Amino acid sequence: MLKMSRLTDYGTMVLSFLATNPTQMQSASDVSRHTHLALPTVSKLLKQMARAGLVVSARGAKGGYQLSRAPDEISAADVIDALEGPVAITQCSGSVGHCQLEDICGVSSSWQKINVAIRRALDDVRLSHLAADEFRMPPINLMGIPITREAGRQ
Amino acid sequence: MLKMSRLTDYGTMVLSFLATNPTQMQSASDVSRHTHLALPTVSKLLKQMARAGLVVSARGAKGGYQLSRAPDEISAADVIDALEGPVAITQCSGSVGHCQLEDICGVSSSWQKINVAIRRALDDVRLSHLAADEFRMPPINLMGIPITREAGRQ
DNA sequence: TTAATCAGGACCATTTTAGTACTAATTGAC
DNA sequence: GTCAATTAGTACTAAAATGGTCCTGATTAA
Repeated sequence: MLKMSRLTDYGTMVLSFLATNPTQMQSASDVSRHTHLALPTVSKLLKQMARAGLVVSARGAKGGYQLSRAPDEISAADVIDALEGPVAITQCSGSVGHCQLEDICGVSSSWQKINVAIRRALDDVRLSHLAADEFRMPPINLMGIPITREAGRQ
Repeated sequence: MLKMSRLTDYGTMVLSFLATNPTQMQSASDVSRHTHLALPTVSKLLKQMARAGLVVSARGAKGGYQLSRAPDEISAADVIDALEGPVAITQCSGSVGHCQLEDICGVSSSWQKINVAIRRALDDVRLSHLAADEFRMPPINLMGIPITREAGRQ
């Protein structure tokens, strides 16, 4: 499958929402309300993305989160790095220092090329693009079937 | 992480071994012996890849497996497709027909671009390249530490 | 001081993955 | 024709990752 995790997908939704008001702090519950994702989940995601520096946080009453930089300065790769760790198609290429054979292990070369290509693709797509997509979203009801955001991403 | 599964990695090892003698049938136990992967695992992989048409099989005594086509006619994408199902970075883009919103769901466009780029990278790398890498493998002993193939892929 | 809010873990349920085992079918060789 | 080698198919189990929740503590504006 080679797919990213569902949480990463949710992460882009969260960031996309923050991108609609890049200069205003939004609390986790605001984000939850607007994305229709469960609060604990949103909260967890925001915490992780704050640690990774994608969003900045403020504690206390009137606290919240906002993007740490412009939406076109945040790439899909950034989001995946923040939520899943560094992109690495083979197991070894992810854990620097963990594999004793790093330098000489032949596996690297071809997979490494693939890795680089994937990385570039992920770098090229920015939150601004993803957010733009978000807002070509379908109506919430399609042929009488109520569609939640999650359902749309099944 | 965005990594492929360990079995897929093993799959490339198995195919790489078959590529060393593309015209000769090799039994699952031959392959197991040479790759140092457990027989049931190798067996399972070969069955799957036979169903996917990457290798051809022959039953009975003197039976076994061999590549169905030349090593440079088999791409990394083929292997992943065979062992993990079609590459699809988002959950929905994998299951055609499963998501009711396919055509209108905005998510597609940017992720789709990424998907295409990944796909191309995976198509470009052929078994012949991967197999070549395999045989620039390190000596089995590195600084006194016995290294198994699996250890090398940790 | 208090209510709102983030930070950091711990925790559990579910799903996925990896690996094994067993039985049936096929086939070459003696 | 029988037997041993071999793949095919399926079912099953154990382990790991994932998704999601909850709780407790720290911070801050009002």
